[in-house]
Amino acid sequence: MLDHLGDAAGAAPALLGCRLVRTGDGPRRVGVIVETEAYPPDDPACHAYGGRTARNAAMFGPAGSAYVYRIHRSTCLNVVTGPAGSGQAVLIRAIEPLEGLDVMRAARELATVGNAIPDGTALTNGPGKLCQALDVGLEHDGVPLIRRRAPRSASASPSAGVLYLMPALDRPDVACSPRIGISRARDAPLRFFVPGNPYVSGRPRRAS
DNA sequence: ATGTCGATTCCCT
DNA sequence: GGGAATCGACATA
Repeated sequence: MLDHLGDAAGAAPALLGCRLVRTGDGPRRVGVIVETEAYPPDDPACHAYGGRTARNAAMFGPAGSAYVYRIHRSTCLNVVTGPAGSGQAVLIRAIEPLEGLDVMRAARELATVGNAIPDGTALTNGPGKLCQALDVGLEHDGVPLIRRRAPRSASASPSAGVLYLMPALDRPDVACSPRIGISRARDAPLRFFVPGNPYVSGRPRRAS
């Protein structure tokens, strides 16, 4: 549920099944969250670990706001959790697309010039991929993702899409594993996913 | 001014 | 399962 954003480790599994919506510019794009990772404040792998900087400032905002950052050529979307100032968030790692598949595909193709046309689960089965599919960018850093009502059309710019979260319709099964791609705190079981869902991204390293 | 380092993705073996 | 691509943020001088 969206009212359980009190801490990253609790919010990460609770966000599974919630829907991520982009609207306001063209056809609605909707996906169900099927994979997340928690980054608690005391975690060495958390971007907020070591203090506030220009890049991670949004992570110290109120729970329910977005923290967006770039890595290499990719953009990643997080949901801020906990008391404002605590510096914690949940990374959205994968969604299963529900609406606006054609627009998502077009956005992916546009963003990956010269690469293969994204088909099947490659459309949204990774944190950078889903941001491409929904056109999530740095302009969303710090914006509120939780809204009482459907967002009004008038945000800052009429042509800019609005990004927000909707509660889960049904509670999905939840599985847990170590997180992917990090070098510190590699064993912490803070990755959550819907077991068997084809849009869940690559498995974490096997246990040695 | 310069060096390091990724919460990634894609391509290859 | 490994490595390159590639670039901005950050730390150090």
